[in-house]
Amino acid sequence: MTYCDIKKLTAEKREAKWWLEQENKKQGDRWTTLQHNGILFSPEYEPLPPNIMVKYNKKPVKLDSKNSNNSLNITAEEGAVFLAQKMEQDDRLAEKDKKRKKAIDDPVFTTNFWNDWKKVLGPNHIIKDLKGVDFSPVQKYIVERSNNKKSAKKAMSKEEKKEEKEQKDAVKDLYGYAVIDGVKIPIGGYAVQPPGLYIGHGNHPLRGRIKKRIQPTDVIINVSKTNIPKCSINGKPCKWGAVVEDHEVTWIASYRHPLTEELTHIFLKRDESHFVCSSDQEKFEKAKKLGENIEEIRKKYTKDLSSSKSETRQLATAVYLLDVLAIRPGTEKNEEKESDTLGLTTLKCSNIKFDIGNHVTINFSGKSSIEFKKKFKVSSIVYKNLQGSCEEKDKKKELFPNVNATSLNGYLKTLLPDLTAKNFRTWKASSILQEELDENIPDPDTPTYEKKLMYDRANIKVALELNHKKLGGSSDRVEKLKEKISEYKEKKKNAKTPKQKASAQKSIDLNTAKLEEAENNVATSTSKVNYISPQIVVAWCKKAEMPIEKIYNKASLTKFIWAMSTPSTWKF
DNA sequence: CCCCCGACTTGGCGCTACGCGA
DNA sequence: TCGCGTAGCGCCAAGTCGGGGG
Repeated sequence: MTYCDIKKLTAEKREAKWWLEQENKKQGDRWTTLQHNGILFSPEYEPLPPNIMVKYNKKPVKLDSKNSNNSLNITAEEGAVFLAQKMEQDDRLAEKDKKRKKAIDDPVFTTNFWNDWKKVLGPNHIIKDLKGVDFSPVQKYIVERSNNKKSAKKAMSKEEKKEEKEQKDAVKDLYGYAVIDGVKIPIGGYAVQPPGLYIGHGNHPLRGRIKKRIQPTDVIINVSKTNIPKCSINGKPCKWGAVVEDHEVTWIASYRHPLTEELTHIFLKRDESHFVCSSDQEKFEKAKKLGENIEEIRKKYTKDLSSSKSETRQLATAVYLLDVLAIRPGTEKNEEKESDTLGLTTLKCSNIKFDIGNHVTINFSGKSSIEFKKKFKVSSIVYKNLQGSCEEKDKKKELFPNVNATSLNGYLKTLLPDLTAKNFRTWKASSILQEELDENIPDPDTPTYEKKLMYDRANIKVALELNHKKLGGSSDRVEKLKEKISEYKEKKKNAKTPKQKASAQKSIDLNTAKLEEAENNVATSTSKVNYISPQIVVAWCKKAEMPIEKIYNKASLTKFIWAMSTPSTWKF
């Protein structure tokens, strides 16, 4: 039973132990008792067969496959396997997308890799540079190994499959759950990150570096101290780095990311955690409140657009853009350790172009290096303010020099209590969906797939607004879909029965929607899961007599269980 | 007061299990 | 029943934002 289920229990069932625990909780505490069995460490390295070797200057070299006693806790051979795996993945993906860049051709990637691998090889190793190393025997071997594994799995008997599943389930039973205030809740990803290469998004400065193997001593466990889990690594006992009992946080374990040194946490599974459920609920309530107050907020910042104080003017102009574009706020970044991506408060003058008729074009590389580009019209006062910031031809100059994430959020709080910049994205997404669905309330006896299409189209609009894009090339997919559509159109023409005709039409409709998504390179899942209030969807489904399971998968149905009783008349 | 960092949400990608059409 | 395409899931990176410490 999850928290969300418990919330649904009626008042007379409140004698449950869980409720007692909740009432006895101190202010700020997230839990009273927390039990779990610790976390799972990466398995030891499995050496390659003795005859599998890299070549250095055309001569085979057997790399050490046993000694991992170095700063990265990996063997020399393991490092070679990491790169060979990456090369294999690149080769495979390059077949689909010819333009795709390979890591091995990227000097930053290879230099980063070499500098780390050198540490593992040691100072007196025969291998003196990466250029002379031929990884292809290792690459070839790992492909064979993976193919063998696949066919072995196919050939497995029913009993063997069952046994394998039981073994997996046993590990999951041990590590996959935490018991919080007496309620069993799944843990999301209970294994520490295995050692490997750091890839990153876009042109990350650390790409190609080796992430070391995490050891038990690197890990902090958060748990009720009366029930400290045993530390075990590959069947051997070990010692946790530390054990804490912090009632104010929801994580089970934490450790430093081996390269960025950021804390990495092991949390509860997001779809089933009651902490996530209730913060989600709050998030959408806040977004709704923003919508209810938007006119008043607009009035306030419009007045500030012509403030005599430059800082206030900048803040108001930034909020105007936030209101129109719903872009991310943008936080300061460390250029040596992070990609140089931007957000609203970190935009430079080089990211804006002034066109005639109060039109501006904003163009920048956002989260995960995804391009944002939009041309739109602004009010003349906003146009003047933006131009004012960029009068001098210095392109490196910031668009809002006196605004940062903190001051922006500070200003937003003067417009509406608790308002933050990212609330605008949630509000915009949800209100667009509400509007779209309001215009598309199907007759209950419309075919289900048509109702689904109405939802999907609205969802695509939201994803476009939030700039949720797929990075990979989609031209292949677009062509295929176009072909398919004309095929079905032909079929429809030649249909003999009305049933055949309807079935062809259905395929046309479905593939047209897919085409729309592919042509725009748009990804809908993020907005569906994080930005669109499920209450809107539930209300619409009830009105349209549309089964909600056609829209949400099992995980989302669990995460949004709190919204399922929303009445059909509900409005965002 | 400011900036750094802890905790949590958001986000795209690749793999795989599964469902559907031929 | 078989092969194929894709939804969904897990992985891990990359954001936001407030609070704590200097």
